[in-house]
Amino acid sequence: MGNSKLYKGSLNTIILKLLDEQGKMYGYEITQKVKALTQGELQITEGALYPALHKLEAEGLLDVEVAKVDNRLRKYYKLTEAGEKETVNRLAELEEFIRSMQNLVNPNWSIN
Amino acid sequence: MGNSKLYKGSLNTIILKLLDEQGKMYGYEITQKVKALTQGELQITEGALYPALHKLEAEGLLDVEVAKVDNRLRKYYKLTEAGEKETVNRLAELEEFIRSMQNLVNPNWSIN
DNA sequence: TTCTTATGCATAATAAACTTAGGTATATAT
DNA sequence: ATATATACCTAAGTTTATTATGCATAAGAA
Repeated sequence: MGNSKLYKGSLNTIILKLLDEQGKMYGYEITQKVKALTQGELQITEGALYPALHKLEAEGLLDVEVAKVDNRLRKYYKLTEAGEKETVNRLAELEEFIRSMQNLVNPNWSIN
Repeated sequence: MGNSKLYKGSLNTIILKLLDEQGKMYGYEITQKVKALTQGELQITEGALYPALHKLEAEGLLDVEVAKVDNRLRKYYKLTEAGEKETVNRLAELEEFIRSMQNLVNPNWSIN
């Protein structure tokens, strides 16, 4: 990942966004989903993901539900009500940020 | 700055990009330019900027030229040849990153 | 059957990139 | 006079990630 450092700060928002559209997901699933959606561009490391999930849970934005599939443990996360509200805010911020970066880096591009 | 943490990792590329189009700039000028270009969205703090400039200089990507204007010191930075090459690479990375983020956060948007 | 890869969780040590908070100094506007 | 703008700088602390581990089960290859 050449640009891995670039997505610093946006990991939490990405997690919230995915949970918002997928309903519930478990950690490993999130890493695979992001990898797939970005054609391998963004690789979320587990050392970043799990602490992030725990923190979001501690902040009351996520709820956990443990499940056992194929004799393996899974921890499904989903947004709390507070989490849904926060997702709206953080997504707006991230979108605004992306627009700003776009405008800085390549003012010729237009976003629709 | 709600989203100030979001531009982590992209500061160096922003600096290089600005120097590429402006020819030469001094530190304070860069902070004002970015603020203006982003309508106040991105506020580069001096504690981030100056160490970044020094590091880019140490890496051989920037050259410095000291000037005195109105009895005040200015350090003008400009790209070295190596800096110009690096700028191309880093800009490409940043653009690719922006596309990925765009696609993750809002797949409905199209970029032209 | 053994070994590797994939799935699934987790944490500790380290590093990178910031913010915050200070410091110095001159010019300009109130 | 005093505050604001200009112009540079660094040190301490924080956030956020990477790297390196560790544990455990399932599936596939050698």
